[in-house]
Amino acid sequence: MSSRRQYPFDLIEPKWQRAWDAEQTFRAFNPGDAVPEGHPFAARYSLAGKTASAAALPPKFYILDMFPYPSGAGLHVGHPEGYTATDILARYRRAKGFNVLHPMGWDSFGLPAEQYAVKTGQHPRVTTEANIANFTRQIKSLGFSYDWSRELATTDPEYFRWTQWIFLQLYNAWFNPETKKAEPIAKLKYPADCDTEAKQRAFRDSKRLAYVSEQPVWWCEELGTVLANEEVVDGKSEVGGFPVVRKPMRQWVLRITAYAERLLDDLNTIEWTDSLKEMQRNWIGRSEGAEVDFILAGPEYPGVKADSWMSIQIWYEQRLKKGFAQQPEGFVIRVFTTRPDTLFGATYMVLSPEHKLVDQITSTEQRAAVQAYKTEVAKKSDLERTELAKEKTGVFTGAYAINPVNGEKIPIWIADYVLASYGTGAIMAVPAHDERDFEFAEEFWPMIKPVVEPTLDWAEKHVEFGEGHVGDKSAAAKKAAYLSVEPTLCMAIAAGAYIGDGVAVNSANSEVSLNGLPTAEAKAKITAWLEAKGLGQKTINYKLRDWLFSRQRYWGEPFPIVWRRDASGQPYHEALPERALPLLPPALTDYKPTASGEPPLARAKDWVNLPDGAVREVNTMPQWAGSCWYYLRYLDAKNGSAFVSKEAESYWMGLNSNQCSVNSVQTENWKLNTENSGATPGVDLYVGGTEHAVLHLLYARFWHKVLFDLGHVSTAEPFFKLVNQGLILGEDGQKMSKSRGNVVNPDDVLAEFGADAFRLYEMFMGPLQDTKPWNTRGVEGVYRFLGRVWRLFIEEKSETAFEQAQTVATQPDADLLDHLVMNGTIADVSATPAQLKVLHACIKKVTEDLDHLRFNTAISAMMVFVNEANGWQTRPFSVMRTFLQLLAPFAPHLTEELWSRLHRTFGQNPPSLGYSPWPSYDPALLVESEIEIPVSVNGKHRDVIRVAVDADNATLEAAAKAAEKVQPFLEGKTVRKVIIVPKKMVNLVVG
RNA sequence: GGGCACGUGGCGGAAUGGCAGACGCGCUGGACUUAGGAUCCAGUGGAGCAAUCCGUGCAGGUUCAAGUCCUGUCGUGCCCA
Repeated sequence: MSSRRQYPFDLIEPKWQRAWDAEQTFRAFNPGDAVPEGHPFAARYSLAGKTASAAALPPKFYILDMFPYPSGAGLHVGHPEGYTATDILARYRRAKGFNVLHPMGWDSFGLPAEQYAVKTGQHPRVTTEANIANFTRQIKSLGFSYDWSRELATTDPEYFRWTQWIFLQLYNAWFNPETKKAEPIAKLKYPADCDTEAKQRAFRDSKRLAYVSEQPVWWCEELGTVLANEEVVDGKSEVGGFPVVRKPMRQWVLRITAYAERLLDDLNTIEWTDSLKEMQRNWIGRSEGAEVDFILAGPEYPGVKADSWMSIQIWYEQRLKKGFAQQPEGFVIRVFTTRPDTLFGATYMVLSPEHKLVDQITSTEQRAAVQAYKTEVAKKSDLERTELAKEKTGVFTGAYAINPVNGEKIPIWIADYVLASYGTGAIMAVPAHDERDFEFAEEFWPMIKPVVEPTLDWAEKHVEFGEGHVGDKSAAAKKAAYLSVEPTLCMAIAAGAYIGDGVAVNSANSEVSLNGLPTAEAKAKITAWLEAKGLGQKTINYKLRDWLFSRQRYWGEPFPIVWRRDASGQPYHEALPERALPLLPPALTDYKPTASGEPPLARAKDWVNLPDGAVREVNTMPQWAGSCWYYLRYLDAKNGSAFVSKEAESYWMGLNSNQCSVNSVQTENWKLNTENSGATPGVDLYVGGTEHAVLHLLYARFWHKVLFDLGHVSTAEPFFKLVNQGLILGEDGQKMSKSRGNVVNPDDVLAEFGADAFRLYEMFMGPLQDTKPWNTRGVEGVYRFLGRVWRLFIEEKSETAFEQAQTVATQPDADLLDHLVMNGTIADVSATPAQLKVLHACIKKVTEDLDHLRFNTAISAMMVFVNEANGWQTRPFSVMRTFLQLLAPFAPHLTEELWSRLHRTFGQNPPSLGYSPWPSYDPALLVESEIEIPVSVNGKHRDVIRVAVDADNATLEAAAKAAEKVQPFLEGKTVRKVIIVPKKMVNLVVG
């Protein structure tokens, strides 16, 4: 120890952590729970020995941390930032009179434990349990007030039993587009032509929220396994650097796209920060546009069956009669476009290389080139394909299609900038008004037809006449030239696409004209025309894809699914009954995938093959599955007969009638919404890192909505308020990482400064949401502050006695603390008005700051109090006691020790610190009789005047004009205007 | 390339449009001390002996008054492409 401890935190902290454990101080009571005699909660709410009904319980407050993945590396200082914030608020809310639910658990499925198993043969459960034990020790050493009786782990069979159960709810439900809700699959109505068992099964399976689909995944031949996106770097496997390719494989997929609209709309009902909502909106990526059908120019393409072909004219006539087809015919290319108004400007089409028509339409001459291109593209990720790729690539298929608005024959290309997974996997290319199309056209098909008038500004910048051009070179002339020249020449003079809105031009056929219409109207008109002709329809498209839900892994929840074959030998899937849950993974000795590329579960032949001939599904669920609903399990963590009881769910998540208190948790970005100030639905506050801003939060919202539709939960949204804590950087201002060697280990900080100082520093660094660098000097600062608090209460001389006793003691023991004596300046006397003012200013500031999550400024307010109290000769018991309550949520151990000693010193039994009502401030005590007001001349600060707080404007004006430092600036000038803001300032305008 | 944040002392950061820099770190001086890397007290944006002047990335604008609001610009971070 380099220097003397500021105070004996090493004895105090374990002492109180043990006391809280023994008393179960922070246990949250469910409706129906018996509240034990002697529990401080029972004392405060007169529930001793009674069974608490929902009505008898105080209003609930559910404050949740994103639970961690218990990695082998242990806690880093980023974890406790959010945990400390929520703990402070949980303790604050308990004092304020709420029944607080504040739980912690483990997101314990995950790759590292499995990779370790592959290497060593060690069962992932063993590794996982050891890591959980370490995380538990570290988290407990920080003194968080979690209700540990609700602890859960996603790897616990009693937990994942319900994860599997929820999967079955998804499996056995479909999304009814009429009601826009999930409904039981049993109630599905079959179309008339579904007249056989097999057809009905196929129909049913095509509607389920959990369905099977061929999806492209990363396949690594060398490793014999499928890799996750993040395991592929630059087209090679992260491990070993082997080549990987995209390969379609059978996968389980969840139909999250059905919920796209509701996931988007309901963002308006929750209080998340705007930036977070924006990220979710971007991810969902709603765009309005149209689907348009283009018929192939003729039947001469190799794969198009001649007998299925009809003449273009007949097709148009049929479409006119029957309307837009559900599925395009085999000789029709359907595109999605957000700019149907530019349809007249389409000069070619592009299919994604994976598009199912590609092979059929490719001409014999182009076949080799198309094949080679497809092979090349299979190696690229979506990101590499669409990333503002420097060079566009593509190949002509040899085929042509007919533009439905003008009958023009346009070539069909394939190019990797068109993704199979977005829209219809095909586009009409309008190089005049789309940047990517323009770049592609420059390279391969230099034909552009402008159909939207650009702005003059754009024309000035982007249109260049050739060297030989004589005459008018104004912007107007450029624009006119751009709009009038031949498509090929146009390419030569335009340096880019005009992507903005404008008035349509060059867009008319014998039946419809868009010319002169602004973009929005042009879109509507052409879409209506296409709909009337049966050639297109208005469509809303989402970037959001269905959720690829299966992994070829061992350490995840097995699917409660088996496969059978029907009479014709066709395989089909079937759900296990609920009583078969939990379905445990088999024991293995080798956790690698099989040689044939099957997931590791396939190795367990006895497990896979059932006596009746059925075969188990061998994929497992992704890590997201367990984290999608853990916040619900906390409500009723030990329930063996349901994932959560209805009563617990509706008390903690629902809108209970007895929840009438104002919910005041807000961040800077949240406006006080008085209409929302009643009960809050769902988790009242959820705190976690931005890394989960999209996927986890979207997936959990999706599951929650399905459970809501099926009547299992009572709110449409799980997390009412959500805050992202900022990143903590290393002392060098860089992201903490092992390789940089700037990682701060909380264990080391705790050993030197104690948990209270650590907690306080994490909050004092800056606003919770900000990214901020760690600074050990800063920890010393708050540590010294806690030392000053200690010395306000403890007689310094007695510390010497305590230290001597400590040195001779063989075993450091909390009893040693009894050598300490209360500071003699503390007396049971009434406080002076000045002391009360200091105290109540502090109460006000701390309370208001906690309501707005401004922890850093709350701490600085307490520092101000301590600096003041340091100068007092006499420190009134009542004032000092109240101060401890303010500090308690931040530094719970130190305050418990001082609270208990303080009360005993004055012959009182200490009441529970955590459950004692939060102090309120008296505004009357804060009123000043005289205040200082700044005086400005012409807006420049010149002096300060001291006036009575209720001084009228005339008095203020006179005092301002008379102020010593103001005088010189008034000399020889006329006061033209006097601006007085009562109690704020006086400004004299002179001239 | 697009979207969203954010630019304040040597550092972390405070400031309902109204005295810029609360609080903390660091630094300077003092007290107590055998000692101080403990503690306590005082000081601390820059320039100047001072009066005073200058100061919130940069350039404009609105206003009696701008760190705060508006426009443009540069820089940083995050997300998306």
